[in-house]
Amino acid sequence: MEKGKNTRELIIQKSGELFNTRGYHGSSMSDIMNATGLQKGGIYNHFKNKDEIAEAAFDFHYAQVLARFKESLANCQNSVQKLRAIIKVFQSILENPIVKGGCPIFNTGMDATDIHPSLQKRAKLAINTLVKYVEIKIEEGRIEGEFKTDVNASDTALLLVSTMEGAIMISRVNNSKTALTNAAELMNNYISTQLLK
Amino acid sequence: MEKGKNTRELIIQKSGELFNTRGYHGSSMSDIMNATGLQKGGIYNHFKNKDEIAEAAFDFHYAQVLARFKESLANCQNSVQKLRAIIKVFQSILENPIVKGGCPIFNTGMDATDIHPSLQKRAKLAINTLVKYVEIKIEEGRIEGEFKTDVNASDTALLLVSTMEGAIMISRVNNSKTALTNAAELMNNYISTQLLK
DNA sequence: TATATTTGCGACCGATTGGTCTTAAACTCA
DNA sequence: TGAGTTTAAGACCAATCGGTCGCAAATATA
Repeated sequence: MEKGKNTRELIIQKSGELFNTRGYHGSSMSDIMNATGLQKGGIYNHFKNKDEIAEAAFDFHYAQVLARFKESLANCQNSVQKLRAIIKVFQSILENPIVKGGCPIFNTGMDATDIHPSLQKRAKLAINTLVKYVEIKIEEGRIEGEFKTDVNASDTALLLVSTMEGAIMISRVNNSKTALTNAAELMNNYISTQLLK
Repeated sequence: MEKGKNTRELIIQKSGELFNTRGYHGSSMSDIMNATGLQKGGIYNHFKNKDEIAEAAFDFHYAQVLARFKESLANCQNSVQKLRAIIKVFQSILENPIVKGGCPIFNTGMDATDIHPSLQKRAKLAINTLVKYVEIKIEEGRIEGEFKTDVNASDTALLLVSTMEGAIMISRVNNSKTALTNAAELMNNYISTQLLK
């Protein structure tokens, strides 16, 4: 009962790395076999097919992304600190990866759209949850008088997430963090000049 | 000599649609056969392998993206107009697609990274060209006294491209233009309040 | 330690993958 | 219109795809 759980987690982690870097169709079962050191039977003993593996891997890494946001915001005293912490988490996705290959939420969104409905559905939900999460932090700061009263929380959340995720993409393709670093600095500046009273 | 050129273009266009929506590994030769109505021989008469098709398709649609930017900026009188036109082009990528599935440059970047070196190289070059293109327009406006003197052209260009491409991604996964529309409005606002004197 | 259960191996399967090659049809040009 | 060339068809190929299953080894329970 215990060993099985461990192998299941191994499969989820290793395959998650593959899916995040190479995409669903770019990751074959034999790739997963190599990455885990298991044979077919060992893998299919835990999952009924490849789709189930991909879904479990997404769920697992999505939870970790959310957890990192929550952890990072736990010690913040106010909304400015929270927003700056959010930006730092986006940066950490490349600097201290949860899983190789960038943000698993957005990667899955791009990869699964038009080829894998159930994964796309999950990614869509995850993206909107993330934007909403940021939106709430901004709205809190506004209501509590920390941010300007005319700040539009939902628009600003979208701006922040779009920009940071766009920058993660550019950084990944360029294999260089500068785009992401610049975007983080810009968004921090935006907070200072546009949001704060 | 003429017929061959036409079929070649047909293959490029139809396969480009597939690659842009389903990715490189998600698009099989039989998919391309179906999309074009051709058999194997008809396709391999024009390309030596699948990679060559994907490369030609990327080059073709990348050129079209660049062309759309140049066309749209041709009638602009000043730098503000040019930047607003650039934003409109990003919007048009979903509203009046060059090719189904969003921006072929960024899609290829995401799709090809870690699985297809030659495509990744092309996408990387294209992204940086695009950012540089925007940067030059901003720098022009700054030098000619239209924008504030302390505007950082390269940072701002990156912000604009990251944000718009991030928003395109979100809009595509959500199958709704609102993210993109909001991002466009925000960036237009940014121009008014942050860039203009 | 004996028994029951879980776990994982690996041979095997049909379908599909990207790609080749021969041949006939379609087109070009004189 | 006839000769020469380009174009496309489609049978064929080895390799790989995702997936199944019987069986032995490892593990958990008593």
